[in-house]
Amino acid sequence: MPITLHNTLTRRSEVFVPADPERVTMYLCGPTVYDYVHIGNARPAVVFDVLSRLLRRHFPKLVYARNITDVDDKINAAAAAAGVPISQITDRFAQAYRQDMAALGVLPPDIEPHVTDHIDEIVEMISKLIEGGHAYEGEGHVLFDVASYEAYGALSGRDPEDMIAGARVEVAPYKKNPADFVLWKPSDASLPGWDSPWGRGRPGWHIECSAMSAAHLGQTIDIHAGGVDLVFPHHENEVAQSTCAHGGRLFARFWLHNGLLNMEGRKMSKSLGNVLVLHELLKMHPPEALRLLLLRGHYRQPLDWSPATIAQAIRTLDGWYGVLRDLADIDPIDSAIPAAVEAALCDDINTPQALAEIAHLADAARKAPIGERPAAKGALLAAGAALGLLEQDPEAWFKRGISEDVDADAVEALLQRRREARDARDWAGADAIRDELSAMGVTIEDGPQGTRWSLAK
RNA sequence: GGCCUGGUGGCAGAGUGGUCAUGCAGCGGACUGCAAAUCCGCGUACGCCGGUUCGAUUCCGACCCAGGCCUCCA
Repeated sequence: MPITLHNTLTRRSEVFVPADPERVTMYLCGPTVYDYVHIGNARPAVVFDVLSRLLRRHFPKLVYARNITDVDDKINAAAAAAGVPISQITDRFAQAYRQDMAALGVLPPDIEPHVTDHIDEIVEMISKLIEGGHAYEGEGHVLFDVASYEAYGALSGRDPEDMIAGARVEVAPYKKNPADFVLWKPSDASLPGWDSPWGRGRPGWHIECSAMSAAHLGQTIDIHAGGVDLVFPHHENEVAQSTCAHGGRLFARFWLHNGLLNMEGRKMSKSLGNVLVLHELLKMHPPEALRLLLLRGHYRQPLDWSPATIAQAIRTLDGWYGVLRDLADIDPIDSAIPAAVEAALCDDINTPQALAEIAHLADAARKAPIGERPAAKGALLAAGAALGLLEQDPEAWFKRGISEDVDADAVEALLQRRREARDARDWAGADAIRDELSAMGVTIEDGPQGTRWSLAK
């Protein structure tokens, strides 16, 4: 089944055929580690995690890189404010990012390059750009000469003339052209810096992705992904730098951009001050529900966050894990990803469609005659795995938070007392105990095998 | 001002030129001591106005509205 992906470069959906099926390359712009990330920042990581799982099924030789940007003026500001070296800030938040992503079920990328490990490659790329007449030095800065690259603006669909006319670009005396952007900038003694042909300094914002991508994946990569707000200027500038540094060779064959997470109709962003910090959300909600929430919309569409959406995601998982709990004694047959789910994912990562198929599979598994249950359970689990869902023990799902909020022994003791009351046909007494459990957040179900319980959230 | 998305039932959110998205919530019934879970049944949704068409939510045009980028941003 062919994979179709919407390519920002052509603004069309195209069948994805890698340049070399023996080495398929994908790069995702990762976080700048100066603080905890917000839930919106998790969207690309989760969405492109699903894509990486899909690609790996088709092309086992996938190389997936997601960088850590650990050189940045916001990091410098955070370090200065805390009075610590930048590495203390970057180590702390890079570690937090990895943990938070793992909690969301995001598999680690094959490569996680750090900017500080690639200063040599950055300096080398900048040198090449200067040699090729695409960059120039001014007052300790090195700038990319936008006028030297004819196709500038092709990715984001804008005309350089218009942008200059818009005059919302930073004008600086050392710039030949207001649209020129910084490749290297000088550092004074108080700032982190590295020696270079242009003096002690640090890289500008865009060059690091170009240098790390080339270093690990090669000059032309199959897929470059990130949030739609990076199309301009970040990705446009990456295209310009990389293309010019590599003698005009195509930088990325497919550009994929995810839509933004909205809070009350506005994008979630630190500058708007409307962010929900992922690290905090993970303490308040089941991580798997957060993952499901992020996959419930198509990745290119904006996605609305509201308190109701998280509750809906939890209820949906309650239903699916409920099926798996009822089938706990069934040994599932290992199954390929069901065709309808695979087809949905191959159609430009249509996760809402895939989730609709999972709902059908859950229904089918619940209703399956005894002989078909191992296959039905296997299909449901395989479908879930394609999206990184339904991978925990159903009992763990229903009894999450057990140690912090509720004592399991206390619940069992109450259930025993209720059993005795029911045996004595003392319905009022039994119901009083159920109310007590309910007040603890415990929901009970009487069934043929006895009473089972879960933590309702 | 320029470029670009999008407006679908109570909420979230796919999709399609002419039968069904899906989930959550809600309503009725079965089951249950009562519940819960489960099962059965229930919704004339596609911003507005024109056009094309036998037929448009789906294609075309205008309009209204919302959002994104043009500056740090996933």
